[in-house]
Amino acid sequence: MSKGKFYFSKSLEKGLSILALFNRETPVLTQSAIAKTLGLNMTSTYRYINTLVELGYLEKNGKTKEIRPSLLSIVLGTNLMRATDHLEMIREVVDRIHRENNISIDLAFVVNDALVRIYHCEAEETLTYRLPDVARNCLHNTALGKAYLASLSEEQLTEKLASMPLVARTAQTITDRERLHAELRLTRDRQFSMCVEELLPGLLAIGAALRDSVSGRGVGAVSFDFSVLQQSAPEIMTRYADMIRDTARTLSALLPPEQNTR
Amino acid sequence: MSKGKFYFSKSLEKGLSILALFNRETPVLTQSAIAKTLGLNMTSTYRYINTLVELGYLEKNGKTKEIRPSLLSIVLGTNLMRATDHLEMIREVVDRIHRENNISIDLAFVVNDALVRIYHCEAEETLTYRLPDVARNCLHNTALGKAYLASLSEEQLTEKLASMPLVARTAQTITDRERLHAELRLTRDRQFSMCVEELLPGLLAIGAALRDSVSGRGVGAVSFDFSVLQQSAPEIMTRYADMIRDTARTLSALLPPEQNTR
DNA sequence: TGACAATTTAACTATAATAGTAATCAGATG
DNA sequence: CATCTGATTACTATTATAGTTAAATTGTCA
Repeated sequence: MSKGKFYFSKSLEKGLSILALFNRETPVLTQSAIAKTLGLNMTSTYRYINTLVELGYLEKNGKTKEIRPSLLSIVLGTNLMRATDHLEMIREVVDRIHRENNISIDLAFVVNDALVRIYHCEAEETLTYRLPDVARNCLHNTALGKAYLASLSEEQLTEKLASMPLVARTAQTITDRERLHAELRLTRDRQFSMCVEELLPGLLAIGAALRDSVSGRGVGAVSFDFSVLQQSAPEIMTRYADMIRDTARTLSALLPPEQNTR
Repeated sequence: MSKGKFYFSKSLEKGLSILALFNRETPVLTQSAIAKTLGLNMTSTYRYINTLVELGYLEKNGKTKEIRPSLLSIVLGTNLMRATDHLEMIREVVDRIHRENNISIDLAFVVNDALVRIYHCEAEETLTYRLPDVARNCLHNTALGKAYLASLSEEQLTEKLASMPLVARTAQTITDRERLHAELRLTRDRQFSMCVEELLPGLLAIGAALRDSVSGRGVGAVSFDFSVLQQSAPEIMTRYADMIRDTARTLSALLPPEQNTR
């Protein structure tokens, strides 16, 4: 360092980036896979992995050398999640709705125009799509994203729409800015968003925005997801419009008030 | 470094130790509190906190300077937990039993003779005690610990008992090694443990060991916790003995097979 | 409002930690 | 058994960090 400005530990960054590689889709990794993914050389990778193993966050299979998160990671995980106690309550609310209605539910926040999935539960015995942890370029083609966009002020929305790439994921994806803008106005008025096979063929979703309890600013969204095999879009609207609005309202009240990160 | 042996990053250790400070009881900290707790000087503390803030794991209130885990921490937390998918299933099993019976349940693994709490849910409208995340010297005075001890071989048990400090937490705590050993034999035979106000006055618990699905080795325990105001010890035994044994069996089947950490 | 105390941030180097090369080792594969 | 791939260790030049000192910021109280 020694540069006046940068109080930043690269070692910590790299170590954390290793921990952050693991998730449900990737529960196990090898040292070389980690090195390749993060662009680190083998020695450094070895050092950080070894540190994490020594500390007990990862465990390494003595034979196969496979690396996976261990007990302490789970403890860290639960603690971090519970440190933000609201998540526990969010979970409860979502779980209850999920249980009582057997609906697939997604909950995400928006960070730098990316959808960061916070919680997801799947209905039993149905096909569902799992949004990745962090999804970019999905504000225009998901119920979550559209609900969020519709929560913005007309001014912010216009600006955002102008700069957003409208990636076409399916034939249904709205790629025309004017048409999207019109739909978002409708979304704002009725207070819920719909997504009809715009992200993935066969996937229907209804969503509503989560808002900061103090400022009222949109911070994320919640959605119920269905397969075309289950229900039609009109059915979903009549049946779930009230519920999604209520859910979003309840969850918004549980959110932590926004902090200014300095 | 440069010492042949030590492939270990202290920076990573320190940074993680900061993240690990946060939990439900401590959702917010100040820089000075962190520095004091970890024995770091203010500059280093500042650097690591700043790193974590820059990376998005922590957020700092611009005014009060309070530090708390942020969104990304929650994502990291959920990912780490889900990387070990079994936890999800453990959660579901425990939650179901909790819901259907309104029982307080604790689930812990044993690491270096400490109980590491993995999951806890509380019955509604009852008094309960929350075990700390990592509890030492509690093998002899908790249902969890006694269930675990009873899962050891006679040989291991004898050795362990000899070296274990039998800290007296209440008047009921068993501090006599012979008496404890006898009780553990009983525990092994009936396949569940009891703890009658030995950890805390008024706290009753019934527990059973969790075993590795391959080796059969005891790795932790699950317990149902009650208040003396609710039920008596004999009542608990007759009512919950079968249920705790079943629960332990079900959960054991969900556990990840043990890995040799090299 | 100003002075004091507590906390946070910044500048600055000696020192300790790390990156990266190269060499070695351990298993897997044919 | 030879060959290959991936993991581990040894070894330093380079760089990041610890920790001291000082400055800035904020809150408190008169």
